[in-house]
Amino acid sequence: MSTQLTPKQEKVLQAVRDFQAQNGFPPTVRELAEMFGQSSTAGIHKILQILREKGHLVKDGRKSRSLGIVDQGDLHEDRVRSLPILGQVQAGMPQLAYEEKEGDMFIDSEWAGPSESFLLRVRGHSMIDADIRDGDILVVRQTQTCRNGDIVIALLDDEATVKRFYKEHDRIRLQPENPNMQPIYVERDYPNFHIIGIVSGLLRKF
Amino acid sequence: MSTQLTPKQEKVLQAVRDFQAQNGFPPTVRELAEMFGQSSTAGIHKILQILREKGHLVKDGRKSRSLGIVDQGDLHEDRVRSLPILGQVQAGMPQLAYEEKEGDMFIDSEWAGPSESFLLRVRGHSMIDADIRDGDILVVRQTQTCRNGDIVIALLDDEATVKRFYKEHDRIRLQPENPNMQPIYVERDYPNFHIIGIVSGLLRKF
DNA sequence: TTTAATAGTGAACATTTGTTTACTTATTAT
DNA sequence: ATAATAAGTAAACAAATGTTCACTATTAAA
Repeated sequence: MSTQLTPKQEKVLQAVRDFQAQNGFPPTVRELAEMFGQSSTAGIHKILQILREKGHLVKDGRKSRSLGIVDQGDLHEDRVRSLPILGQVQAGMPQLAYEEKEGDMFIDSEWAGPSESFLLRVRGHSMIDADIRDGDILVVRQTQTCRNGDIVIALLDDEATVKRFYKEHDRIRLQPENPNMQPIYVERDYPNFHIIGIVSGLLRKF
Repeated sequence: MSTQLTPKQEKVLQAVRDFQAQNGFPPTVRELAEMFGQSSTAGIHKILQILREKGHLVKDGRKSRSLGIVDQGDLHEDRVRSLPILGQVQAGMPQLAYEEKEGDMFIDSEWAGPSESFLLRVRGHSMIDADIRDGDILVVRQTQTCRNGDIVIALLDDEATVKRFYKEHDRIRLQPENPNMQPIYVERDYPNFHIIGIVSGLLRKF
């Protein structure tokens, strides 16, 4: 018996975790078998035994529903973050102007990223070719460093826009992804220009 | 039946809470009876029934150890839900087949909706005109009732697809939002056809 | 007093759940 | 090829657990 988990064992362990998180009590052998579409309980039973031997689960004798999960440090708090939803980006960034806050929303940390982030509701159709629509919510990671092709939130003369970023020899090109709109050019040392952050995600509600 | 709890009921409820906190899973009727030094389970059973009627506990049918504690609205738990991400929809729904699970993700309850939901990774470009791209993740609310124009997950002969739903006189039209693709027509009483759910949201990671 | 609500006992009975045995199938390493 | 491991099926059995019935005791309210 290796000390590693096979893919299947991993899935079963995860299923136990999920069930516990979802229901507040652990699953039975049969429930697990059903989740995996298996008609017999013996297979799952064997896998649970292995998971116990490997120390990932504990169990209280023959009692039903007494599977305990061993490791798993709290998880919840660390996997979720609350971000503000802004109706528009304002001058005065990067300190967020909470004036325009529409509300808050919980996001999986996987999506919020390590640095400061916020959510921004899109106005207008300038990014229609990038499949970003009016009303969509963007996940914006606040940063000054961006690479060619990134979709950025830029602040130009206190006007905020969503554009694709391209650095050219002596200027920056802000490219809308809409055939009907023209790119904006910003000279190298134009004073009133800032990159607020880059778009790392998109949320849309139907 | 008053809405208040008697001292005894209070004690039993507290015992359930303690047991859950201590063991990670809920107590059985007999265990509770033992805790209170009672030789019969019927008394505790009756009290548990009352606690359920008064809304302090919930329980899943006849299942053992399925007592859930209601109040204690930690806020966090209520505003966030964990949904599985599926790589594809399989035959055998609506019981989700865990085989195809890619992982989990926390979603704001605002987006997950009240009924059963899951996340589905999009394969292919059939909905490109609806600005849904290959690789996007859809929030799917499991339901059989959908209206014309809804974007649905449909299961046709064990093949799952994302299409726009239109009910016509004697058939259903599943319309891809891609000019290069043809609609699919399903006759009224075609046997191997199911609506899995409707798409209520979209998540995209850049 | 009578009645209703609460709490309890003992003894069944019904279901759920855990466990085991025997056999099959794939895959992988020797 | 052979053996070992992981995973699965089907069927049975044992134990744990939930539920119900009939009856008793206490207390508070009508």
